[in-house]
Amino acid sequence: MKAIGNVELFFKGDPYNFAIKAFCTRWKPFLIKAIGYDETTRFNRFTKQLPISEKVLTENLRELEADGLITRTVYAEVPPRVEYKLTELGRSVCPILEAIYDWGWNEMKRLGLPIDPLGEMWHGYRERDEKVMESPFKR
Amino acid sequence: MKAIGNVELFFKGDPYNFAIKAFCTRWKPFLIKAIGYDETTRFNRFTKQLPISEKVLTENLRELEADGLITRTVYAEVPPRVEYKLTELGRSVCPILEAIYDWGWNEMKRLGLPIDPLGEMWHGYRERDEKVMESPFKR
DNA sequence: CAGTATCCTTAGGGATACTG
DNA sequence: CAGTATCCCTAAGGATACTG
Repeated sequence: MKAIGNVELFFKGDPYNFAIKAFCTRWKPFLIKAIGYDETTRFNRFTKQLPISEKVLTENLRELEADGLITRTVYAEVPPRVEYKLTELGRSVCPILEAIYDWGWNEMKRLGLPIDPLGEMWHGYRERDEKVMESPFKR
Repeated sequence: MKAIGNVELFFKGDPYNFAIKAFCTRWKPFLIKAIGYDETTRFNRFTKQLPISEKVLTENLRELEADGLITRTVYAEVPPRVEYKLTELGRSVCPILEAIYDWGWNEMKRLGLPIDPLGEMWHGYRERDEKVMESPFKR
């Protein structure tokens, strides 16, 4: 964004955009939810559970880590193992994400829009099918 | 986004992205908050209170209206007068936005980051100064 | 006053190939 | 397995001039 007077400052100093950037983007709610479901998750698990490219996944995980929402633990094994977990701060955004999901779910229902069943399983709106939840997007 | 299998469907049917698109974008929290503060707001008031261009403002207002979060009332006067108000649905997102703002505010405070005082006034974290709140970005 | 109409720039996301 | 490294593309946002 170009600067008009104090515009940059306005956005840099804004808690809305700070928080939205931290966990209200296209992928982050899913990543946080995916970790929550498994308690601890590995890199490839994400790529099986979500239609996300490696590059975008890496970027998002690095940001979540930098913002303190998740931890990344590397185990010195062959083949390598890296595990992702939510931090306390990461868990603190879950109720907000639940509220966002619920709002969207209710509004979509009201409008009669089709809702993805996978997300509903993750959120407890639909009975879980572990086979489907494990790797719906495995390529 | 290109389609990989059922990716498009995944996103179209996702309540997170539905809700985020509806009110968790760069400008919409401000617009919703700006209306809330004034109860009813006019087009030019937004451009004085926020560093937003007319084009982007128009787009955002149209989307908010299409999604049922605000109403747009045209009065047949000269010069023209158009007033924007929150709907019941629009008011229903305010608690979620408050939670998002609060999370961001607390986290920014913890990190020692500077927070824009104007937003703090709007949110009651700082004493109101009507002169500043009226048109901080008037050009 | 309340917008359109243009034109332009950039950041986010995507596909794919490669590596320690 | 868990990522980098490239290259590409489009959609969101921005500046500015104009209008009923």
